Amino acid sequence: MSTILDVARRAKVSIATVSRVMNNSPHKVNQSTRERILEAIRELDYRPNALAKGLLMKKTMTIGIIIPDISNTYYAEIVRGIQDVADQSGYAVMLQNTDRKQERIINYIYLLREKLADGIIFSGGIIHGYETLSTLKELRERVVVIGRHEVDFPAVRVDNIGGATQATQHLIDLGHKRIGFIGGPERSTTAIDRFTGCKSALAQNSYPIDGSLIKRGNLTPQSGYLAAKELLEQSGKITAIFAANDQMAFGAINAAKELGLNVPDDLSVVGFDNIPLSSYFEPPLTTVEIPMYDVGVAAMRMLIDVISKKSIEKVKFFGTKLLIRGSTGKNFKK
Amino acid sequence: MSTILDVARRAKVSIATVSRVMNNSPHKVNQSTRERILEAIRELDYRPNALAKGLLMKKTMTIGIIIPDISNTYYAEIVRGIQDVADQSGYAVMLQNTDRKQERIINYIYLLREKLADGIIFSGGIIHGYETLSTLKELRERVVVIGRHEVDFPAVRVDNIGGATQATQHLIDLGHKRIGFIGGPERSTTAIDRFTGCKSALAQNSYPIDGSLIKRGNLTPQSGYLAAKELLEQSGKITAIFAANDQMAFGAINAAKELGLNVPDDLSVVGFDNIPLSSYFEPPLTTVEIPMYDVGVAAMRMLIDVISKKSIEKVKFFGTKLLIRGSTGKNFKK
DNA sequence: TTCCTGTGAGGAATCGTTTCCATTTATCTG
DNA sequence: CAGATAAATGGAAACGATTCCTCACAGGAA
Repeated sequence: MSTILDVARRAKVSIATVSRVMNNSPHKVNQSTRERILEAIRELDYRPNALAKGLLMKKTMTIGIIIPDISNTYYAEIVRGIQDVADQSGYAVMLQNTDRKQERIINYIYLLREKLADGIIFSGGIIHGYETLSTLKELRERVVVIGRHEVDFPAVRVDNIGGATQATQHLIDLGHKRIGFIGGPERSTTAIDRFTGCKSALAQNSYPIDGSLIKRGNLTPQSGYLAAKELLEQSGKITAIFAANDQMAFGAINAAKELGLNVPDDLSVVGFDNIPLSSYFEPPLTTVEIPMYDVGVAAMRMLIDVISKKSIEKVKFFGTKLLIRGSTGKNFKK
Repeated sequence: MSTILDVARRAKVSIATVSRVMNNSPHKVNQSTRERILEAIRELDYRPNALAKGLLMKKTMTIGIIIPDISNTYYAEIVRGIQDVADQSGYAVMLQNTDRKQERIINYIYLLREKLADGIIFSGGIIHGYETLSTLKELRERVVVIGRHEVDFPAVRVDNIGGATQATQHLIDLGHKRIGFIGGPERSTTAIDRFTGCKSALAQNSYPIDGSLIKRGNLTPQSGYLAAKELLEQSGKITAIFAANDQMAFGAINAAKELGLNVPDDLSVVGFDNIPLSSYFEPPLTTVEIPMYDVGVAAMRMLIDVISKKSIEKVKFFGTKLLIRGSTGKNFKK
């Protein structure tokens, strides 16, 4: 790997002049000198060392995204939105997958704090514990979070509560009396909000909140399958299930089929997220759509503002939309 | 952010001594001095600047993964495998999503070349064009590729040809005479290999290779749907489809349903990859399983060897396994 | 007392950049 | 022709770490 010194020697100038050409600085450089330098750069395939530059400038033009689960397609569109904006603005993007492991979250935050990144977009909803929190606080000037968190940072939020309320109301409107709920991880604020929205709709319609109708999964199809099986096998038949994400909804539908139930005739199922495969399922899944791409775009725009210390809106809020497809239907029982 | 100098001043020692404590070097440091320094480090929440360290040491303990499409769950397990090994070995992982854009691929390779990463795992199968290639060649000492490429680098490969042969043979064994094939992007070596495997099985059984039975998609369900529609609507009915990945297979199944065909009674469909949702589909998808997690583990292990210049095996090969589920059945027609 | 050895600590070079300031040379003005 | 101004370039500091080399000092041996 050649350095700026190699280029300078080959072009018979000082490194200062090479640097001026590289960054086409306002400083004047003689046209012929410039060409000689450009020639040398080309010949050596010179690229400035980002570490040296970053060390001096305290800016790496790199931002980090921390996501909890790379296999959840839910996050894919967020990343796309972020990346498209980042590309336009000259930022490179590092993606860190935590698998929801606290230890990894901390590691990555430190990694990014140690100046490898100018800013961080933190998604996933779980921030807690002393260490994570204090570190992030110090980073106030270069973090944007997606979702609701303990910390009050610039944030992009999604109306999970409203979406869940709508989804539940949809089931109620269809005449379902006993509705099962499959929630997500205990400490995920997203999952908590979806549960809150569900309860809120039930309350508004004077439905009782029955603990036996509430199960928890870890967002995988498998966990949805298991939770639905429990719900469906216990006494007091239910006719509808609202799952906190699409994957679990798919699992739930499978459990129903296995028990000989028809979806939607015997059991209505609603998911959340509208992942790309949702409409390809049998039956196509009724779910709540989130504008994930836009969320990503907004988060990155906000981060750029934060980094450049522009005045910013502290919170950007996105609504959701209920997509009614084939997995829900009227309750004919009783 | 405090620096090593801040720590040195607070502990009233030189930066050299602080550094010795930080890296617990073999050099002797008096116990009381050490404690004074540790105390200062704690109080200031000092963390060494990774850029400065990297600049000097020419090692960042960071590796990059370049993947073509973050929304393809196919890659999720690879990343998991890589990350688990990396974590154990003290490496941090940066994930770069290219969306198959040549420009991004080049950018990321440069980014990583500029020393932000000690090594790169390149997956996705498309490497071509002068610029990409020459850059990578220079990086020979710190790149491992996943899949087959133009360049001869240390590689982890998957038997796509064999898997595709098996899948096609399975359809032939079921008595299908006219088998449609939905391939992937033109320049993806993975997609090419799967096509090769398909053709090979056809040839072995003396089946003609009919251009009208071959369509191409871009790996999304939507593209599989469109391709299948074309296949099914043209004259000369087919009774089976082999799609180059699961997502397209899902799309194909949808197209069949829409045309009033039953899967598997009227049409058998085989996918490739066995993504997590495959078994939850209706009908559960017959597909080819790839040990993606193991591929990731192998790639990272190989990269560590490459970086440390250990002698390494140049290629590690993984087999595939046909999983027969509900989407394929005997051909009863004719 | 003198010399030697070992322990513990500090000084300074180094990595590859950017940029401030100084310097050289040429050109212009009066 | 002297002095001022402008254009083009170079020198050197700085960023924050690691590590080689040097040095001070205490204690033991002769």
